[in-house]
Amino acid sequence: MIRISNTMTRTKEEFVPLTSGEVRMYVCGVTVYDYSHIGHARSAIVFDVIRRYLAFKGYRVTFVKNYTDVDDRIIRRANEAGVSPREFAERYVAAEREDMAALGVLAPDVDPKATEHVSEMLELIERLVASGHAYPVDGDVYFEISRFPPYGRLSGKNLDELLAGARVEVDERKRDPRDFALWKSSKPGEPTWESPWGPGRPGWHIECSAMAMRYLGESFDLHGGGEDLIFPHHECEIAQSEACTGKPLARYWVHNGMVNMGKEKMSKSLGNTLNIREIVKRHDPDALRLWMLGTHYRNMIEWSEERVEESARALDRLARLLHDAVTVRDAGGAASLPPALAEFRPRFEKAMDDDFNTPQALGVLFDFGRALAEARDRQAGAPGAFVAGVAELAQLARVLGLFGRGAPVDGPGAAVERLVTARGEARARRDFKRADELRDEIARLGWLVEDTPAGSRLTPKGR
RNA sequence: GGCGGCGUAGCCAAGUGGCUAAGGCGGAGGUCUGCAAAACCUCUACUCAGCGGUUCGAAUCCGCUCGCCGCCUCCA
Repeated sequence: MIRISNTMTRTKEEFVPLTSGEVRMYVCGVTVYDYSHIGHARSAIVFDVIRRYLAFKGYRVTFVKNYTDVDDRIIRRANEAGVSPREFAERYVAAEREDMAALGVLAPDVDPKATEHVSEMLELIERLVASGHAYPVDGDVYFEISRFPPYGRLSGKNLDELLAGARVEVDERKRDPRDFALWKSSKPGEPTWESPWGPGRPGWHIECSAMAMRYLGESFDLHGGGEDLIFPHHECEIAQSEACTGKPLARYWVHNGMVNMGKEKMSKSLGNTLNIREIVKRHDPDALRLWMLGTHYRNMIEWSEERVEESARALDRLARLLHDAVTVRDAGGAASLPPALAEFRPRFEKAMDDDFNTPQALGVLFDFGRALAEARDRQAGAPGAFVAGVAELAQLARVLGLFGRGAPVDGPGAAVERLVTARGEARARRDFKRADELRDEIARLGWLVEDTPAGSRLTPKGR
């Protein structure tokens, strides 16, 4: 049984999908006006892991993540760059896909763009106007908060306080300062769609309602995003959607914690972001992932190069096991998992079942790794047992998205093998100077030679 | 001001009523080794921000104090 922290109820609840054996999930994606940063990476990795785990547990998962490709900042930056907003947004959609792939994040089943779903949005807005939940003013359309009493439930805000807090740009045309835009009349030079209220473009919140319902239905299982989206974005999404359908939009609202730079939240508006493409130049994406999954997804995490480097060292221990297994397997060993190594999978699942507790799950993986290394070094039992154990470990690690690109399996090649043999001969005649030279040469070819009681071992360097 | 979260070893981080307080990094010692590297073994929090309280029993529940962060405005 999987338990999930639900922002809506502020409790950990048993996960029961609407349709048995099937999970439909929607995650808010990025606004494409710049490169994605580490904060986006965290959200992507968190929901990637949730998705993988649900699939691992046997659910048929449909995963939808949108692109917001129409927005004030896109328009402004596109104008500055002298390209059309459409072309500008397209550029960053492509960049985002590259970044996600580099991080080992699985592509969504559907990744809809707002601009391609304007007709669905207009349909929703028309229904809301017809039902009296929204009202047009001078080509704009606003959602009337007071017509939807549950407004504020997700974020735990009460409406009076929101009123007191509505301090910026009180628009006199709105019936209530808390009302939010569903449709905005467009200014000259902006992307425009025809609507019953004149030419305009959609407000931010409506796109998610439209796309989520289009691909997942009026009610689905899990809605995710960064915790900074709880208010107002998800609150507004709920209001629009549920005012329309009378049904709960999502059963479980899941939010990931922020990535901080120092003590401050990383955010585009604060200008303290670190782009994914810069980071993957310096760090193994798996090390980055391991670092992130070392903190529970709901907690804040503070960016640190040092922590990621530490994670890379930890990752190395596991990676080495995988590599050794390839060597042993090639030496002819394969067997079923010995009972002594069967305890780890249930422990892993127990951790993950409890609100996707990846730090605890990783602890299990490292325990598993230690048990395997011990088995390898003792050379106890059939080598096949070690190989089977590593295969099991790798399978569990892959649920977290680790080692997705596979362990380094390319062989060292004949040239390197010859050097290793030569070095062995040099060592045998105690010509250590020559042996060390050969080791350096092998290192230049990308391989690390290590001498063990069982002979010299090769490991690819700098994975 | 309102709402929410956090404070656990040198650092990172699980654990949220009762076995020895996970795991990672770092550090110390050991085994192995021509050296090195890796690996493995052992050790590294008598204690969970502080103070009270509830309880047979609390890091875990309650209250207060201190410190930090997020949301309330575009934001993953």
